[in-house]
Amino acid sequence: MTNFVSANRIAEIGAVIGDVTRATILMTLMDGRAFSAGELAAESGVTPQTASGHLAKLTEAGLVTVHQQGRHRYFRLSSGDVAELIEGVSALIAAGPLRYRPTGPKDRAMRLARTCYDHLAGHLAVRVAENMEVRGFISLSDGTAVLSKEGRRYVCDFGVDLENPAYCRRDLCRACLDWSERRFHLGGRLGSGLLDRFVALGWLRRMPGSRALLITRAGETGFAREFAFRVGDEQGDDMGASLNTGAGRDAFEDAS
Amino acid sequence: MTNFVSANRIAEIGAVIGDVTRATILMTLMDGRAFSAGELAAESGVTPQTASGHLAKLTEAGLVTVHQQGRHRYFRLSSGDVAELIEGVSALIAAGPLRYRPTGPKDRAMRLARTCYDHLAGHLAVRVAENMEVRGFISLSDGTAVLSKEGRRYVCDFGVDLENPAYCRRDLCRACLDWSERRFHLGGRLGSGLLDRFVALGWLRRMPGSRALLITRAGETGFAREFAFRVGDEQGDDMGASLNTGAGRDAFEDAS
DNA sequence: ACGATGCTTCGGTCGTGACCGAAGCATTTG
DNA sequence: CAAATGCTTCGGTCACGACCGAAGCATCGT
Repeated sequence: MTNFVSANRIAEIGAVIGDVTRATILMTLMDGRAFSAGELAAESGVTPQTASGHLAKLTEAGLVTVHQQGRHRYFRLSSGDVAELIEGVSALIAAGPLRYRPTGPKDRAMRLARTCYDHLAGHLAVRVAENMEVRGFISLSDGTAVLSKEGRRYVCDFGVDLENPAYCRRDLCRACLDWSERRFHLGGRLGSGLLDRFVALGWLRRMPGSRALLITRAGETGFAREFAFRVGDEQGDDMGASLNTGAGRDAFEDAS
Repeated sequence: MTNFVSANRIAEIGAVIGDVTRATILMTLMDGRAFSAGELAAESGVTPQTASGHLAKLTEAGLVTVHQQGRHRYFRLSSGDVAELIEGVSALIAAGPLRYRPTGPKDRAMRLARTCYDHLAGHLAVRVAENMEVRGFISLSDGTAVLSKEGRRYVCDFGVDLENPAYCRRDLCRACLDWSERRFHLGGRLGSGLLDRFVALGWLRRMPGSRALLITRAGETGFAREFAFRVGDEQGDDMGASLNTGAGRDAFEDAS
């Protein structure tokens, strides 16, 4: 009725997400890369016409933006906000009222390390952020992370180019809540640059058809040396999961 | 395909939100109170049968929980996560790609102070949290806010009962991103208790049919004295809005 | 210029789901 | 025990939207 953002608009966004094909497209785009219409059609198992219609709706709703290149049209999520929204829905499902919570090997991989839009997420991301905070490189306060002078130098030495024009106009360093961990990790220009660097160093490898990231042998030693992170040292993993369960079921014993 | 939380589940949640009547119901429940099925039917302008069907779907999806009392059935959001999700959708719309962004008087009231599930949100909430952090009562770090010893004493003296069993099993103090401000404010047991206390003191009054909160005369002096907050002192309000615009439109000039 | 490729628009089919009237169960009240 | 109230289930109508085949438009390659 007299609501700020009208229920109509909320429902519009919901309806756009609420189709399996469109949701599949969004999930595919969740790793931040751009895909052509044809690729997205194949990936979601529909004909090009159908995908085209869906992509038009996604674009119309502002969830996705187009980038024409020759006779191809590349689609990507239009902002990190969209990715965060989808992760928010995932959080509801993962923390959700029981019902099947996935725990297979692929799911463990996702919890361990995955892309979130253009940066790193999951257990590894949280640990890296923690380590950088302990060393005084960043400080997470009041929602926006701040990169210290020493942090800037460290990151530069590490090989991240913070001045890359492709990242311009982005917040340098953005704290981003991780649904599988409920802790903060790094987004923004810094998070994006770090992910690129990790991939360039061969520490992480993208898994085809998934947002999960593989930690290579080089990565194992690299993360251990630079960020004191050892694979298998995942006491935080299960803890995070059970913590979710607790937080999802809030208290509803009223004094009624 | 090989995604963690399957696109099917994402779409399920989306479809549940993606109906105007259900979205209206959710918006009504956004202030954290429970409403009977009949009330929700009237509020959303459908017959009781129809509303009943919608409420069954919302419950089935885990967004809403029921609380039977005599021949009435009261519905409420099943967790703060759900409220945060809806606020996330609002954030997309408010920061969105242009299209009509509301700026009327009611909207200003919403930006200034509103309920978010069971706690306070908006400009006022952010300012209160900031003030409490400056005074060393809380520290927002790494996503979870921590209440200091002095903070606990202060809050108790202020009249908030943190031991109230109705709040048990909730995180004491939860940092919660505000979509209209993009800063953190207080949720959890503390945020909930503070809101109750503000209302009890007559500083805030719920507006019928809206999530907006009215700051009373008593509130004006009270917030000024206790939290150094003056109404009209809203340089952060417009700033927050324009900041949203900037953050929503991220950089997509690729080196392509 | 010609055909091939990538994507979109058009037209028509089909399934899903929102809605209400009527009837059915509970619970409370007289 | 009846009548009233609050909500749900059932049955049937209707509209919206997802899907594909066919055709239409661009762009690229030769």
